[in-house]
Amino acid sequence: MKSEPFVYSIDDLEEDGTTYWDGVRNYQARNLMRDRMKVGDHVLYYHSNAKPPGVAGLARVVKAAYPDHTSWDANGKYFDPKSSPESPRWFMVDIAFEEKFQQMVTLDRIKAEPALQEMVLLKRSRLSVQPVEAKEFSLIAKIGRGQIP
DNA sequence: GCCAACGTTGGC
DNA sequence: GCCAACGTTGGC
Repeated sequence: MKSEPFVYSIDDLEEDGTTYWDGVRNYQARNLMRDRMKVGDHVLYYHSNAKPPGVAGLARVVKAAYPDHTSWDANGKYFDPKSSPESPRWFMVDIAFEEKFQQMVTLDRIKAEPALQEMVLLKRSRLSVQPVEAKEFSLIAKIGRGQIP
């Protein structure tokens, strides 16, 4: 899951403990949250639009998809007039802080790693919620923990 | 700040 | 259903 750290960083998540992942307004990303994410799933927390961009730590899903109420707040920036409580168009999940990496796994590092070339991050870079293979996940976690240089 | 790569919208 | 115009994302 991607977030701009100046909007909501891994440190913000650590401070809050849990948060709801509002504002996703892309159908592919919505479908992933709604159809694929289950309670207990682990999440790579990616800082986009950062210097440098990269995976900053880990989170986990603590509540499965439910309607994103910010979509029907007419005064909010995530308002969508086509979404309503009766017929919600957008969904969110709740995630909890799990771990901040010793060292951020930068986008450059991921690009340089042969085993990570197939990551959706490198193929469809603008999707804000992406599926990650178990092998990709564990390798990035090891690099982030400093277990692999 | 630029701009490439996409995703969405809406006229036809 | 096509596609041009427009908006957004996010690395650089």
